[in-house]
Amino acid sequence: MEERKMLALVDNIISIKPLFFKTLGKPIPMNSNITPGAYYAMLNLFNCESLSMSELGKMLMISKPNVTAIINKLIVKGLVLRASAKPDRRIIMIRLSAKGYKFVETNNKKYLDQVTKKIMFLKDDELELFSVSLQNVKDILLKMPTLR
Amino acid sequence: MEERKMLALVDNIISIKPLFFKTLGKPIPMNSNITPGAYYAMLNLFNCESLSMSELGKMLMISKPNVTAIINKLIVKGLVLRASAKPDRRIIMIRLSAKGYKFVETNNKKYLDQVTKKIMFLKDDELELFSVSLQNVKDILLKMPTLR
DNA sequence: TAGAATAGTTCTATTTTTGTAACCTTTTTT
DNA sequence: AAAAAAGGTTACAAAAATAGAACTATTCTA
Repeated sequence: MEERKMLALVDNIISIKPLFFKTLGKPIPMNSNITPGAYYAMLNLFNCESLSMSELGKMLMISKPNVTAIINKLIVKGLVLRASAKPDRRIIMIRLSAKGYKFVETNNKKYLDQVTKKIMFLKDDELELFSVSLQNVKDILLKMPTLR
Repeated sequence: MEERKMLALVDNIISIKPLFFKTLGKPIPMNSNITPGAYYAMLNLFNCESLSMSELGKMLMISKPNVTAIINKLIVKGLVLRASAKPDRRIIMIRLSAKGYKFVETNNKKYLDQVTKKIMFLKDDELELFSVSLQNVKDILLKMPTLR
């Protein structure tokens, strides 16, 4: 790919995140007493079923002590569970509790309503393009070796 | 758009941000002594030429005192300038200094290299799809009324 | 089995983010 | 001209994110 295109690509990558927030709002309301970091942890658990502390750290790109802190708070709130009992007893697997699942689902629903309102004005073909393009982006990101 | 598709769309929206970070790294290294918030402010200024404090607040979705704090630090570092002298003397326009421009450019270059390495393994048509899809997403987001 | 490596935690400390309330200045409204 | 509104700042306070170092427990390795 030519240089000019690469630059545009990187520019888009960098600007996408704040753009999402600015236009579609944050995926978790600030008043929910769940911190963004904790919510992202929950989202990962929502998609991955269960993850070890280290895996969570890698997913969220934060240090292990940080993961511990986040998970501890979520445990106190009853939103996630420590589920060890693995061949390797050092590893502690974390999974969402029923309450945690419900929380993510409910919040996603709220966010869905919020987003729906905001993108309603788009024509149906724009909406389609948005959906398809986003899926393409996601598919490609999921191929990245960093995700191993 | 049907319900199922909307759900998938929202799910993609929510998961894109952490996915970007996880796969492509953060756009600003943590050791750069520029905080993420400050860097996003600089990025906005890089694209918009000049912005008022309030506009920055809206762009970054943070409160005005927060903007003040961020901009103050950037001014001390000589990366942005206060440029008032507008019809409305209450308004303080912020713009990048030459140093600020250079900083963003240099950092973008670094990030470009980093990203380039990570997406090198993609086939050329995948890369093309990634680029086009991302541009589509951005274009649509830029149409959002929230941006006015 | 001793030593090295790995998974997590605890302790500690710092930086960052964040917003509310009160205030000043300038502009707009009435 | 007085009142209201808007742009910013200051002061204050409190969450949140973050990670290095040291430590425990477990597993792997030689």
